[in-house]
Amino acid sequence: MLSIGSFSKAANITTKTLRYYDEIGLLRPVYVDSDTGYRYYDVAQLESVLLIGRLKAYDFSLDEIARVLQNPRDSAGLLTAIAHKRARIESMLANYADVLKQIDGDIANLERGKHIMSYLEQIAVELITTEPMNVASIREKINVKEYGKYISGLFGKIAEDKLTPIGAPMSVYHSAEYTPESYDVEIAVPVRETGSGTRVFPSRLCARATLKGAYTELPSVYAKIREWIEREGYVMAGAWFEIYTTDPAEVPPDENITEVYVPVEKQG
Amino acid sequence: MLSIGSFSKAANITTKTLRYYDEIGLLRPVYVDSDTGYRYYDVAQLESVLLIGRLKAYDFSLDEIARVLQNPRDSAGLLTAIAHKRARIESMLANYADVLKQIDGDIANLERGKHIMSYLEQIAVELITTEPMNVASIREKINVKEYGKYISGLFGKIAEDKLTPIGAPMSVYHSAEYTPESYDVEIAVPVRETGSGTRVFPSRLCARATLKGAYTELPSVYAKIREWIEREGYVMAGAWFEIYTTDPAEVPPDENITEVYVPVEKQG
DNA sequence: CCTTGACTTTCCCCTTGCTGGAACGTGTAA
DNA sequence: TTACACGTTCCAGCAAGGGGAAAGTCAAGG
Repeated sequence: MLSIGSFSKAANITTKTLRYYDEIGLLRPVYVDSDTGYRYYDVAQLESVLLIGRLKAYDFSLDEIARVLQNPRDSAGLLTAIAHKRARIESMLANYADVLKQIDGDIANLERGKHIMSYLEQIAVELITTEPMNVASIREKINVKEYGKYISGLFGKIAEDKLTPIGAPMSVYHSAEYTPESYDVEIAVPVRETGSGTRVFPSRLCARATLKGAYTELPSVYAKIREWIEREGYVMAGAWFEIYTTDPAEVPPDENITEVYVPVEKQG
Repeated sequence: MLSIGSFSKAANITTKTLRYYDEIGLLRPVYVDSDTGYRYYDVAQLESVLLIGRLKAYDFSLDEIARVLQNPRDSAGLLTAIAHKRARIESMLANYADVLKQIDGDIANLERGKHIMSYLEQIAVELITTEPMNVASIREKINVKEYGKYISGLFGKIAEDKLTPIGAPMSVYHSAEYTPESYDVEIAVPVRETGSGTRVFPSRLCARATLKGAYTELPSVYAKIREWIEREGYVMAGAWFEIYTTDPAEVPPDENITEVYVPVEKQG
């Protein structure tokens, strides 16, 4: 049996951490002297420490690890848990890869002597009146992550109803607020035919800005539009929408073009 | 001017967060009513919110972001800070890529019905007596991250002294504890010639285990050896060392071979 | 003008995975 | 016996906010 100090050296963990693990029930010493409170560990517990470290590297919380340690026979549960973490790590990887690209863009700008937010000046806002459009659309509360699913669903419906798409897809945001898990979104595609499942998207006075770049820059576009609306003395009036002029699956992110429309009216 | 609620909607940030940012001085409202304490923001502050979000995505702490916002003219400082974060994100990417590989190994094992720690059973520990070796070596307190630098330094010295390497490089850990920032390590290569800058590495009784796999598994090897030492009634006696039989630059991580030696003697 | 309901304020506690320190008790070697 | 290294508990705090209570404020409808 090892004192907490020797065990901590063998395991490369601080005694603080070991006491904490004891406290939360993650790793209990094999024996605790009831007089002195001294904790004693067994070398065999090093294997638990190894497992803890491994799962920590897999982004498990200590709580999740405790559940794994308490059911050592539940390989199936562990397998699904690990597969789940794997997916998370993969999406983190993808995300960080995007961030790297964005950073490189910023570094290039800074080296050219531009301000880091200088790209905001490229975003021009203009007042326009949209033409009425005939669209096929579905409207649902969706999770923003499943966006692709819904858009392909819409194209399926268009094919089924023998409609002819004549423009880029768009989405209309009916939620007044930003709630990515449950957005009230209408996904629409302009079509030639009128009839069931189609509707006319009316003419509107809008502030419009065009984004050339990745969707991560969309918040900047909305910020610019809001600034413009305030400065020009308008107020927002209705559901805003985005038109996806280019297909993000075919065009590199930094050449992707998105048009953002926010319906407005004169204040007062 | 916008109330905290409308600003929070425009910026897609909770009011909680905005109050917190105010408290820590990261983003102060343009005006605070001195009677009621109500906070009022300007649409132009949306740009600060955008910058904050951007730098947060780059893994800046709020403290670091505050410094950036307070020196808006210091593009050079921002550039170095961003370049620094870039490097960190890159190493995180590399790290997560390794973790993914390790996860895949574990998933394969679990699917074959093996326990997740079953690889531990593959690590065999044996008692051997090492041969004396003549080595060229340097000993320094090094940061474990700069390991490569020191090993190439040693090879430079070997070439300079016209010595003939006759074995795989090794490192001897003179620190009794694990302190990765400042390890007392001796890096050594067996050489044919004796003389200045070389020393004889004496014969020793050791517990040895061989690792086939990435260095991330080394803790497991040490755990196994410690268990063995305890079980067989030995105690550790001196600086342990590792021999890098294969070159990690030339061999894929999971075929990399490392031998771990821990000097021991009979207890008592 | 009044009321109602939405909005805002401050305040305090909670989260995760620990780290640091204080004050005090134990173990062991000289 | 006496150092002194090691151990104990408890309390505070980090980041970056979230949850909720109690109380004050604002704007719109009647």
